[in-house]
Amino acid sequence: MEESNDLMQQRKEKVNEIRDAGINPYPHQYTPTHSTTLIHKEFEDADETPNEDSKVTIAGRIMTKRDHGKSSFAHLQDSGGQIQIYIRRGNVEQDSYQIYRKVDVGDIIGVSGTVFRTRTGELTILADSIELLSKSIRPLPEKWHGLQDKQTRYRQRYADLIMNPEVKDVFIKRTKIVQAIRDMLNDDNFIEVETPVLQPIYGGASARPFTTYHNTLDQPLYLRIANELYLKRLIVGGFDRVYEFSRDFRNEGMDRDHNPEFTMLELYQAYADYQEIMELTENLIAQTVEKLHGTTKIQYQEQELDFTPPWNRITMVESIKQNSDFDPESLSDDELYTKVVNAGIELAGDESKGEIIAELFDTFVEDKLIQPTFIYDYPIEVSPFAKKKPENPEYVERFEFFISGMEVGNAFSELNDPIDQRQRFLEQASNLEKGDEEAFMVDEDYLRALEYGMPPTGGLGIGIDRLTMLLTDQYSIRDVILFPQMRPES
RNA sequence: GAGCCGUUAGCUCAGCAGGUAGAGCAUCUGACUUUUAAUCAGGUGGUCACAGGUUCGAUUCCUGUACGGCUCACCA
Repeated sequence: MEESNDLMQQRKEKVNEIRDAGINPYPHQYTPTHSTTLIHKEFEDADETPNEDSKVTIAGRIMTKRDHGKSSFAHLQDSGGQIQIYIRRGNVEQDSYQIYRKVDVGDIIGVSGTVFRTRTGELTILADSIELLSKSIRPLPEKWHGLQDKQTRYRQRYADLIMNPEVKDVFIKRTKIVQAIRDMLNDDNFIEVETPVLQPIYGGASARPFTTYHNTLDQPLYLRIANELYLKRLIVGGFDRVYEFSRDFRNEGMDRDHNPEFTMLELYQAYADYQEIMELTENLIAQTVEKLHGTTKIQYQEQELDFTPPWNRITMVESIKQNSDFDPESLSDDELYTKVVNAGIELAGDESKGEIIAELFDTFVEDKLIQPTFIYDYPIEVSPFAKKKPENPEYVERFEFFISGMEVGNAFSELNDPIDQRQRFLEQASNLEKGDEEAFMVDEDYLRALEYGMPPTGGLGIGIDRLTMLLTDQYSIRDVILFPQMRPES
């Protein structure tokens, strides 16, 4: 139902009055010569005397209004900032003066005039003509406290962006982060590709998918949980370096660092192993931080993070030994299981040794990894697409990196042995049958691709939302996603 | 999924040990031709989230529901 109140009613009546006066409250076009940013730059040295050389035309939203009888001041906001305008009866065209008397805070107007500096030193446009460009009928939040309510800010991001310039700044930085990464990869001969979002078989990660249905094909489809297997098909096809900024979907809980849809950069480089990918990762991210901040040391919440390469590197097992009194490798499977249960960690009972090791890592290590750290060499059971370590087949060549206690990326030397990969798929399929909702199905077409032969390849995934949180000092993933997932308003 | 907290005017917030509400800003009327949280005078504006219960009487106490926040769990 349409929401209304007295304030909106008043404004709707004003729209009618404006129309009755022969003015279109929603005209089609306007041509500004300047933005607020350009004016501040170009007229930095302006003095208190307006002159004809400083004529500008600008468009924006009225954010404040201070009327003084026959003169008035207002602030106009455009995408780059604000500038004050000064309307003075006797100085502005008669029609424009009448229009100005009808406009409200929130309206979008065009102003032509000359730039000068008021005696309090503020750069200001002395208006000589004004046009109404769009009449606002819904009042903006208050000028002083602005819009605070988080629910409203997330649901009505447009209002949040109008009222809170620092929010806009976060999203501009997000774009710059993506652009910096894209530029570096392009310069490094990576090719950006697009792969299916709707997939007949989901895979490439452990997660519950969203399911949908294609009517004409008469078949279920899944929204991708990862694009990994498609990018590796392209490596088979002869693209030696590919990447994609992939919107992925996982049907799981939401919290400070999980949103049901999120953005992951995945890249694959033929002939590289995970050691080379580690170097690529720390350089890619350190350079992104440098481009954004001019330094590789930044503040995140209460912590100073140092992205300067090389980052800490430690194996998963060693990190557990350092942070707990567990030494998984010195114990038999049964001894380890008993010790873990005695330590009060809940297990279902059917975990493999590798799964227990991953559990120990989560419990004792993950949230202690504040500075950028590579954790490498993972148990094979939790890594179905990574290549075994030559000297120890219980572990694979895989790393993840953690910053501020958060997992930000995942990488491995990609498994390219089709026989081994089939075996790993079969284990997943069997876990799926046992009720593991995050296991996945055998992807025969992917196996067929591997059977043609995939070069040795290193692959990497980076959580772009989480990286953005770190580089923009935001506590919640909802503050780096323009429209975070919310329950419907009642 | 669990615990705690929140929801009062367009916005930001008070308040009520139970007697159907108040401020600032915004808005409306008037005054004011360099203000910047402009100022001054006067006015309008509320299903106190929703539904039950207790009570002579509930915005206030109790229960439930919805939505949100934080923490934990789940989740790579």
